[in-house]
Amino acid sequence: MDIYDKLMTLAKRRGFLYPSFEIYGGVAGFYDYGPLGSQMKNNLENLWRKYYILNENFLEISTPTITLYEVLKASGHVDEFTDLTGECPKCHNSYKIEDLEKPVCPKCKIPLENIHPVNLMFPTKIGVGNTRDAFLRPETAQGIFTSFHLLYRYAREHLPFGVVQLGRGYRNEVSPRQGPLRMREFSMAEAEIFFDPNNKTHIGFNEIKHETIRLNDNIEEQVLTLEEAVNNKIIHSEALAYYLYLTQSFLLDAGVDREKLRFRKHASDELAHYAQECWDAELYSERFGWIECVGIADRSAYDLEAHTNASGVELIASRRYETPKKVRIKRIIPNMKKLGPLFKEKAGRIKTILEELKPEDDEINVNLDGEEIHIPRDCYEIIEKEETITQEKFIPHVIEPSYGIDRIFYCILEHSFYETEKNNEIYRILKLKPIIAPIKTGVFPLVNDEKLVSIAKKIDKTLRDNGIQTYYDNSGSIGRRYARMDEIGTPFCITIDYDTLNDNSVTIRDRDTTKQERIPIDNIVEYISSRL
RNA sequence: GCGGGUGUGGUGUAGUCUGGUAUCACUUAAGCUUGCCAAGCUUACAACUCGGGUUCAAAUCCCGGCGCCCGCACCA
Repeated sequence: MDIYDKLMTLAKRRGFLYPSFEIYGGVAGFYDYGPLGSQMKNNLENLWRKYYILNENFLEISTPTITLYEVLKASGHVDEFTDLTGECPKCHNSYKIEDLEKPVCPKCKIPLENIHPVNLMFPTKIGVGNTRDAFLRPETAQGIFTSFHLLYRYAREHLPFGVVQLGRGYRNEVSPRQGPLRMREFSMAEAEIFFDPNNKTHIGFNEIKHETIRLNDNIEEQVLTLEEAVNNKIIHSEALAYYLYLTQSFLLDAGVDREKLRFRKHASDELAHYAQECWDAELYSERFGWIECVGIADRSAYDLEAHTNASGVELIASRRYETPKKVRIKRIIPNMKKLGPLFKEKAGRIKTILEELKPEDDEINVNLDGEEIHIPRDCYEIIEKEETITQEKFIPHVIEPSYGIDRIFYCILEHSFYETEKNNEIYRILKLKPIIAPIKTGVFPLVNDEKLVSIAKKIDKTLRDNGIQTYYDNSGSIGRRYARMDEIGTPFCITIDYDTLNDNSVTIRDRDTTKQERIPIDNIVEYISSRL
């Protein structure tokens, strides 16, 4: 049994992860979060919120998982996530049709069979009868982009600002074989930070520029300060470097092993269709090697531009000039009194075209539905005037840290898993960080004596009243109860013994050292709270 | 998706070759006990991946589905 098997066994036994729909045979790529798993996932997501919403002051939104066809068509997912695949009947290899000149097996020279598109999105329909096509979203980001204009206004038209979303994404994986590392329905936490493309510096960079980070640019792996990485153009902007560091801080805080964390740069041929530069935070797993858990991409203006073009709504920002510019401009002013009667129903469209034309020639011809239409001179005026321009419009660039919550969840479990031996028996401990641990403290009466039990229950209640998740247990030997808590990563255990009756104190046991400390009952809440 | 391997209580297993409804341990639960690291005793719960076939009889043999593991492909 390798660590993956041991961990997944523990996860099932103790209520972290269950295979979904197991009574019907199960289906690959889906997992249930059990009682402890759900709590731990909440803790992980809330820690993420602390980083991005509290510390960075970003805006959280929540958008539908069902996403209109048009959105994903514009974003490129409909086309880019679809591969036409064919299979050779002789050698049984599969090929992407678009990689070949003809649909013929390059080895056996015979035509491919079973040619079908492989689309990684789950299609669905909205409504009954007059339906609209839709997909389950492959990422949460598009929901942020499609409301950019409203969010930009909410942010009072200042850049940079960030918007985050935590939620489910869906990808119909061809072969989801890596357990919770490749799920068909998965949780992600994404931040989209909108920048002026002329200014990808970061206000917080100065404070963190001497911190180090482990970088692998596919040529070499080195530990650099962020300043060095930016100056040597290994990372191309301060902003991107900042979010690499933020990601590192978050992951380490969540309990990732520093030795099992690195950042790897995507080679140009592995960049996603929307990405300009991308770094993955990779976490090491014993069985699967380096796992991509966070993607930090410079998506440039790709998405906002695509949605602006497809929807006709300008998803843009303005850059105010320090000193307004005065420019002389010529402009065409259509004369609707003439245009209207002359062109009837076409007049409206002609007006729009005229207003966008640059008045250069005296002769104006307009192309409407392939028809060349001459516009008489008396249908418009050309005026020239001086205008004060205070701002210019541009499409913001997007930097996107995108976290695979389930993958991080699994890697934290793996990095926290320790197996030792105690009295010739295998002893397992999950050394979860207190902030991540689903249960913060066990509460035990040393023996099943009503005098101790009643005090224990009172302490248990007090802790819960103060927002500390407890686990009351009076069954089995004290050692067994400690072992149960160790296996699910509970950092503290409180034991009420006969001395408690005399001096109102209890022992608090530390999971990792097994050391005990005696403290007054009145100090318990403070003791635990200060360590979370 | 292709090929190979594999599937027994919550977990790990014996039994499969050579057909006769299932072994052991841990866990869990109830109780007795227990004065700090999975102690002990009693009792209890609990399984043959699913469907079809062969047979008097299938965990066992055959076929298919599903899951898992490995390789190829796919994905990033």
